[in-house]
Amino acid sequence: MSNCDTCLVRNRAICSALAPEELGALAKLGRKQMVTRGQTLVWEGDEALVVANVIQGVLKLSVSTADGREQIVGVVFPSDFIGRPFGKESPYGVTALTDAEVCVFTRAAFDGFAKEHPDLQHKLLERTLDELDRARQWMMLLGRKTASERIATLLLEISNRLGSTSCSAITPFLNEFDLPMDRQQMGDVLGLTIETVSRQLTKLKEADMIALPDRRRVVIKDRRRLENIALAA
Amino acid sequence: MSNCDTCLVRNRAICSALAPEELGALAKLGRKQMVTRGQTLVWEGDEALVVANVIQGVLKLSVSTADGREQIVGVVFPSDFIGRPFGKESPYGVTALTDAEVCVFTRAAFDGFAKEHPDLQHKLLERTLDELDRARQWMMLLGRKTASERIATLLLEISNRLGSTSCSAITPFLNEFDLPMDRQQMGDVLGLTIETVSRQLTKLKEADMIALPDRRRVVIKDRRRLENIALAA
DNA sequence: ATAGGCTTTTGACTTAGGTCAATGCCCCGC
DNA sequence: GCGGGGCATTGACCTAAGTCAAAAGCCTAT
Repeated sequence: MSNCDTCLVRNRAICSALAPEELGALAKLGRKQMVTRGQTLVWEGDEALVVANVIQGVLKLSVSTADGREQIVGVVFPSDFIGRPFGKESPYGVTALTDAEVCVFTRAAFDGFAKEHPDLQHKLLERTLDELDRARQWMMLLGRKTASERIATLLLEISNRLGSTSCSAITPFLNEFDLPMDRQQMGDVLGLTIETVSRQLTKLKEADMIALPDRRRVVIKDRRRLENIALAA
Repeated sequence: MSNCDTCLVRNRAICSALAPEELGALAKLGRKQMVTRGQTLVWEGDEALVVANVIQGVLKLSVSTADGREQIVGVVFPSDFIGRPFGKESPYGVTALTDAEVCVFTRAAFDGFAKEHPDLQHKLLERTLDELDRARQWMMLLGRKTASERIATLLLEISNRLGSTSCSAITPFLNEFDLPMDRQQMGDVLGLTIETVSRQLTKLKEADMIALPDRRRVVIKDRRRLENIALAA
């Protein structure tokens, strides 16, 4: 891999915990890899042999039942960490929602390196705690929110995550963006069917809170009102 | 606090990462505290001033909407860790489901101690990763499982968690136990109403998979069949 | 033992969201 | 421009779970 100096997520990924010379050592263990949309990096239930940092693109973490129902249990953006360090099979699959670039490490190599670098582990702990908080917020959504509340929440969440990712903007969110997923995948994140997703989007559009210039694009026209719905107040 | 030697969870809590003299230092920072059923230890949205280990009893982590809907986003058992170290307000409240005993630290003191003890942080990281996996499994339940699948999953989960907690048994689960929560709280964990919980329990009873000798007690009579339902196969 | 206040169960009815089936739309190659 | 394959939307209908209300168990205090 080597060239962390030009890495797009150099300052935001967990690597930012490391001093230059440590970074060099870590870099020797990893390699950059392209992943195309739909490609699966880790299968649900497989022993988790790799961990990775996301450099570009968006990936999903998903769980399926034996009879084929799917739930997306996490969506990872650039600078996020992927994988299950320290043993265990991966309880979820990791699949690219868009073409993506990741910085991959074998788990064995990463675990060993992490054990010697408390700062890295600390960073990883903070990230994992944040991820846990996010997962719990999502549990509230899945357990108690209505379809329209769920859709509003998702649109705002994506707007925020893409916003803090994009280097350009000063704003911490984007009012116009491309969805990194299709309707089916939105349903899989929200615990809804594709039809319900579509109907709710139409309703938000008719209420003039959003515009949908094409399949993927979303324009948030009235953030205030959308937030009000999302908060389930 | 001082007496870790006689602590019921000495070998399972994160403290087990520490050597005796380090444990002594940590002990000076903490104190044992009794919590009675229904008592709230941390309020949702408050700055999280304390963290704790659970010694005895069961507590819930819960999130509420402005209009009063509640979702329980975690249930903690003896030896589990409570709280949000390293900054941030607590995104959920912590309330005792049963009378409980916890070993409390101020966050400031704990954070400081943890920074100097990588082994402790490592243990905490492993635990947080496990907790995250559990949360994600629960997201699948909330997003995609039917009412009966949810109930079956909850009963088995409690059976397992109580089993690995009880020092007595060789088995990793219990076939007979007292629920650490009432029907409303079961609903709040499962994203269901109290009436649906009650009806589904009656159905499992009528199908002879469980018996319900009294409000709190559950006897698992046919684990195999219950597991089959829980897996959503 | 008895009354009163709980929680839980059961029943009757409603509804949000799911299912199934058309239809529309967009993009791409020809 | 034309046709075909995917997505996405819309419509009509169905059902699992929610709501509202009543009855049944239970504990506790008297």
